[in-house]
Amino acid sequence: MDKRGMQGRGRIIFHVDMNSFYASVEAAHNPELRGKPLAIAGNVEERRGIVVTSSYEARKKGVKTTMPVWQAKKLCPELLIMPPNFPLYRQTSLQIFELLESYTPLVQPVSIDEGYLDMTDDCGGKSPVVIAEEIQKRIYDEIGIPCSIGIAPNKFLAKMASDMKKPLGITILRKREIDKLLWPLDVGEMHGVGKKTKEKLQELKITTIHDLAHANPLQLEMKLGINGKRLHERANGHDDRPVDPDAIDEFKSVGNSTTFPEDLVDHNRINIALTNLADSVAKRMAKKNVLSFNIQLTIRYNDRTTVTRSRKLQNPISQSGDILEAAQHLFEKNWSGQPIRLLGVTGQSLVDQNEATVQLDLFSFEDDTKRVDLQNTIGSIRAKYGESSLLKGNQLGKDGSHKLRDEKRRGTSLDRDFLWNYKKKKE
DNA sequence: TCTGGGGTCCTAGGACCC
DNA sequence: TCTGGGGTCCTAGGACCC
Repeated sequence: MDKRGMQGRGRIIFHVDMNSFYASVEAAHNPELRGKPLAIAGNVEERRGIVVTSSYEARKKGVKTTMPVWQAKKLCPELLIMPPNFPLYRQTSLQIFELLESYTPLVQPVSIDEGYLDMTDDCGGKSPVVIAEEIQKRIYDEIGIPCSIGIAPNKFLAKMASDMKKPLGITILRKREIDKLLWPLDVGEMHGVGKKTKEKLQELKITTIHDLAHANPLQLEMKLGINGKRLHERANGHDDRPVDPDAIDEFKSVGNSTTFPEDLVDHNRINIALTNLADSVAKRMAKKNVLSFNIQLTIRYNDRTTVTRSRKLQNPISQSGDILEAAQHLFEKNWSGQPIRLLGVTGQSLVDQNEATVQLDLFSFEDDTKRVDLQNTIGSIRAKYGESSLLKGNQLGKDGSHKLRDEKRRGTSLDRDFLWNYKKKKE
């Protein structure tokens, strides 16, 4: 049975994408900004600011995202520039997703200003376009934000579709229409194809999505690894990824970084910066109820070369003092002495606070005893906290719970070895 | 006189294990 | 007394996205 058969029928996926979101939010709250060239930019006064978002009026003048502010001003002298107001954007975003969730529980936010909806079972007899029109109108009327919506049988096509008409567009992209609507586009327009991938594809004489769809998948895989295979599938309109409402909660790292107004060499100021970064990472980790088994330090030098150094920890941490200590240690060990443009601190290998508690218990157990039977330990923990708490054991450091991991491993690898030796003997 | 800050996923080599 | 090969973990870096 093929995938169509298993699914019964095609899915109906919406991709909802706010148009120049930050600028639109500002304009929604301040009528004087409407119709004017507006850019939202960070570090405006500090000369290292770049444009994060701009209104369509600004875009007409050539102002683009990631452009340095001074350059944008040169292109558009009357440009209004505002610093970002993230709390307001977050609040507006919440309102929008709440509205979307009134249409289906299957809403997957992918960022502050875009998300997927699986409307397959939630159209209630109405045509998807009519529902999309209603959603678009309501987000505009009730919240003041323009959006574009793509309607397609999967996420990739929906994403590409929402990009086709902006602002306030609605685009349906059916599989049978991809030759007309999708394939003529430059391959660089594809979600997942950036500068480097475009260059590599060029070497294979692939310039349009049509070329990509008809290229040899093996050749693509040789050039681009697993991504080559995936891009080929997507170009042909295949994408099985489900809309997952929980994906947004499953973050894997929490980090903060700062680019300094001027490069740092002074140890004192560096330490202040590291302290601030550790503090904000700690605060955000606390909010999310996670601890980190791995702290990463990022140093960007004045020539923009960037170095990352990380360290696996034996115990998960969340206190800002602990994070700072780890970051400082990495810094002292790895700083070349060159002037520093940016510093970043990130907590990785995150675990839920509850699971981490189990691991700590396990530690103290292992620390003071060789007499405790490991199997009993495992058994009691399994009974108390469930299987998942054990699986997390493999995130621990050198001692203690590594035994757990090895125990679990041995179960399967011994079997494998046995079979291998057995086969060998027979030969 | 350039290029922010928040992330995710993938790759690749060495260590280690069985 | 030689062996193959698979697997995970750890670390660093790269590509990409919004």
